Amino acid sequence: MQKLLVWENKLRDKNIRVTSQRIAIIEVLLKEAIPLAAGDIFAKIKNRPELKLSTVYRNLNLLVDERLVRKLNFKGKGTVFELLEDHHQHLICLECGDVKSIQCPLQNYEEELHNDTGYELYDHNIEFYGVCPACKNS
Amino acid sequence: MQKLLVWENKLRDKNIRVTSQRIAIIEVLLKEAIPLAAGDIFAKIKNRPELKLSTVYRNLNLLVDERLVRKLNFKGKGTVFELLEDHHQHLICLECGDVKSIQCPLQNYEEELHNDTGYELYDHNIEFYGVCPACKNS
DNA sequence: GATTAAATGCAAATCATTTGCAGAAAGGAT
DNA sequence: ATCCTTTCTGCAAATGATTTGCATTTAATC
Repeated sequence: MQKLLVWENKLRDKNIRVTSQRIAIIEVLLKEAIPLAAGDIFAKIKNRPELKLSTVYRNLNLLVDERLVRKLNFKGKGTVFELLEDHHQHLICLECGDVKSIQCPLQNYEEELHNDTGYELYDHNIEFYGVCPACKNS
Repeated sequence: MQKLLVWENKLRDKNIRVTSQRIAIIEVLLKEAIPLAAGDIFAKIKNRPELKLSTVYRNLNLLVDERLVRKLNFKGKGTVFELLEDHHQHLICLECGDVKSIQCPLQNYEEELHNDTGYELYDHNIEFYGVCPACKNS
């Protein structure tokens, strides 16, 4: 099944209407496959001059609330959004801004943290900052 | 030695002038000992009506650039700042907003990540989100 | 105390994000 | 297909956080 159809069904499952604006936003996030700022998503939606930035924001917020999208904040990039698919983390190059998805090194750590603190754990987020091999050689 | 004097020396070491405004900001961060928003720091500076919010921002940015302060972004709290002392991470209660400092579970992981990706690692940041024991019982 | 570069006060500007409201569109029922 | 209700969007304006320009003040050095 096409990825886009999977996402349309995710919306229906949550009783969120499948509007052409929502589809346009999800299409951009699917196609780019890296975390994007609201303004970047807006800029990448072509041929839809009536689709407003406020609609992009409203939908991103809705999707975040419904746990379909993850909202992140990277040093140097500000607030970005990505579709929530597998659980992974990010490695960001401080020179060129490249964002790499990496496997989460703390898959089983929440239980330990729960035992230590009594907190009921829901989620965690990790950012690694460094310089990529390409930028290092220049 | 008083903590504040240590911080004055850190400023001098970096050739940053020791102004009363800087001291006021650092005092608040020392006293509260949790990450604070710029506006919160500003609000907690008493008896200094001439000290402006823009000065707080300017100094926080300077201290971040000089790696004396860490700038963070917590779900539900927006941008916050803390003095950079030991390396630690945070556990945030999504109900009451309480922020707990915890030992970093990835002290030795950067080398592995370097070997896997070729990135030169500089820093990492982890946020854990959950519900604290007090909030769970209510 | 005089000198100079850096820092601050102040007000205004900028930028990202949110909001109110009237019209448009989606999904369910007929 | 049409009607109905609720949700969503366009639009413009408001908000809130953060930054900036410029004249004045101040810290550090001599």
